Parts: sequence; C-alpha cells; structure tokens
Amino acid sequence: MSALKDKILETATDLFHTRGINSTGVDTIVAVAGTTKMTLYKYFGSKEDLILEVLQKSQQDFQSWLNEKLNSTSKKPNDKIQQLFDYIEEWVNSPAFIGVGFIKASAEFPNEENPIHQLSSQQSREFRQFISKLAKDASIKDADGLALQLSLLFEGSVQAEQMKRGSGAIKYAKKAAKILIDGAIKS
Amino acid sequence: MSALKDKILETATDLFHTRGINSTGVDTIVAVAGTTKMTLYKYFGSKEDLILEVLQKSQQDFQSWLNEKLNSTSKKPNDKIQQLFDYIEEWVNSPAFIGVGFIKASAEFPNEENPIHQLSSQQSREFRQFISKLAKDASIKDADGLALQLSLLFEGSVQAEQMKRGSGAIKYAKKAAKILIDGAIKS
DNA sequence: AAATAAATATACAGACCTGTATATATTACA
DNA sequence: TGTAATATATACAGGTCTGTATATTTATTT
Repeated sequence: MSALKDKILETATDLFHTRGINSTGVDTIVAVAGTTKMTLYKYFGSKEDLILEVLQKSQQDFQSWLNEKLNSTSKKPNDKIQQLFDYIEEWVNSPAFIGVGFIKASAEFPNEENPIHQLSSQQSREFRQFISKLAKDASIKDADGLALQLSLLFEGSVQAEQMKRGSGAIKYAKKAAKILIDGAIKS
Repeated sequence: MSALKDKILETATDLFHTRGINSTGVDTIVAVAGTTKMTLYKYFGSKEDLILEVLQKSQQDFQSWLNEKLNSTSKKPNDKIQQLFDYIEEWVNSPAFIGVGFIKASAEFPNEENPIHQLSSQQSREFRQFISKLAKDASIKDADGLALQLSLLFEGSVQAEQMKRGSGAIKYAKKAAKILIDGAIKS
C-alpha cells in the first residue's frame, strides 16, 4: 500500500466525518492531503470507489481494535459479551473517535440500490452478527435477539454522540446493555 | 398556509428522505411538486430555510400524532410509558414512514455550528425530554436515565430500518424497552 | 548518467447547483 | 370588466462538482 494512497484514505475519512461525504469534494481532499487529483484518480477509480474504500478500512480498523481488546483481557465467553460495551465506551470516548462510517453513509445514500448504501447495510449486518457470535459463545439462547438489541444501543449511542459530542449517552447504553445481557443469560 | 407552500414542503420531505438532502436540488423539488423555482423562493428564503421548515413540520406532525395516540387509550401515566413503543412500532411499520428527519439531517450536516445540525440536535433533545416527562409522570426515579436509554433504542431502530426496510428491529426494541421500563419502575 | 516510474501543476470540459431577473399568463376580487 | 395579486416560463449568472488531458518535475533503478 502506497503511503500516498494511505494519506488520501486517512484524509478522506476525516473530512467525510467532519464535513459530510457529499459536501466534501475531491479537490478539498487532495488539498488537505497535500497531493493532486491526478494522484487520487490513479489510486481510486472514482469518488465512489474512494468512499467504499474509506468505509471498508474504517470498519476493518474498528473490528481489529475491538477483537484485540476482547481477546486481551479474558478468554471466557461470558466475560467477552459483558465487556463489549466497556470497550465501545472506550472507543467512543477516545479523542480519535469521529463517528461510524456506515451510519453516516446510509443517511447520505438512502437509495437501497446504491453501492455505498449496500455496503453500509452489509457492515451493519456483519457487526450485528459479530455480537450474535459473542452471545452464542456465552450460551445465550436468543443470541440474535440480544445482538439486535445491543446493536440498537450501539447505533443509538453513536447517533447521540454525533448529535452532541460528549453526550454521555454511552454510559447509559452500557447500563442498559448489562440489564439486557443479564436478562438474556437467565432466561 | 398556502396550498402550494404545503405541496412544496410535502414534496421536499419525501425527496429528502428518499434521495438525501444534499442530493436533492430545488429544481427537482419544484418539478415533482409541479411548480416553479420562483414560487419556491417566494415561500422560502433559501434552500436552508426550506430544510429547516421541513424538519420542523416533520417533527411536529410526529409529536402530534404520538400525543393523540397516547391520550386516546389511557390516562394512566404507567400505561402511557408502557405503550410508547407500541405506537412507535405502529408508526415505523406504517407505509407512510420514511424515516426521522433530524437523524438524517445531523448526518448530512455534521458541523455543530450549522443551523440545520443545531435544529436536529435540539429536536433530538426535545424528544428525549418528552420521554423523560412520561417517565416522571409514571413516578420513575431516574427518569432522565431511562429516557436516554429509550431514545437510544428509538434512534437505533430508525437507523436499522433505514439500513434495511422491514428489518424487524422495532420488535426487539419494544421488548428491550419493556425490560428497561420494568427495571426502572421497580428500583 | 540514462531510462523508467511516480507525482505534480494546470487547465478545462461538461454537468449540476443555488438564487435571481425578466416577461408572460393566470387567477381573484372589486 | 378592469385591477391587483399570484403563479408560470425561461434564461442566465456565478459557483462547485467530477473526471480527464497535457505537460513538467521529481524520484527510483539500472
């Protein structure tokens, strides 16, 4: 991976989150990244391709980080699902946090036939399945149901944080998650 | 209120949701509404003004509908908060449902100094306060905390429905809401 | 040092965008 | 019926957008 391509991806990720995707032109991206349009179009076939790569990389980075965290502390499945929102909180409250790509992208590209919307939808589904696997490993009966509920709390929290930085929503999401998880384990 | 102004508002609301706000030009709006730009700019000073009015009317309509529903069945505060998600479900599953304006708008206008973002943020806050009042009336101790949690479920569900129509997320949000409400009442 | 690859600088085509100017047609009312 | 208000039709100015074409410069490798 070229250093320039990486720099463009990184810059685009930041600008898409702080200014919006449709409101960020490629001219702005290359200016901030310190390169030119010719270079951008060498690495990315189109702006749409760039957006898709930004989404993919963002989600990949988050998933890698989360997996590492979850595997670092405990190997017990019950601990993992309980700690999920601790790490989400850590991530949301970190200064580097700028939002979740697939949530914003699905709002800007609402048409279900749009490739960007489709990727967003897929990423949301995959994250839910990831939570569901955590739940299954913890022998939770209705793993899919709990995973859906937790993903709602997750997406809602990110939404709230997007509305107003430092909303503290994640703190209450964590409490709600604990109640729902404990309830799902017992039943 | 002029019939034409109403028609423009209605058309803009629909197009903003189905195509995105930034992706919908005023030319498209007037073409679909069956009028001209001159008329649009007579009733709305700018596209931004139109967006703000669309957001305001959408939220107003939803709140009126919800209030009527809540007051129609029972006057008991405990019933009201318990029925909240029944009505939200009814609303989300109705064919007319196209999304929640302030959620999409805050994604398209992430800058906290933007008037559209500010209105979105305010509407989100007001809806949370509305839920909090329901909780207070039902003598729930941590009314604000519960309201925040329920609003996360609400916004998460709408987000999920936006990702994929007919996701069924609201069904599980309802179950989660019941658990959280029952827990909050007891404590 | 010569040859090849990578990146830059700059300009521009074609499309779309908001907002306005100007002129015409339609409606409502007195 | 004549007047005033309302809506339409059309064109356009000035800006931004994506994507490309052309030429030059820098970096790498042999």
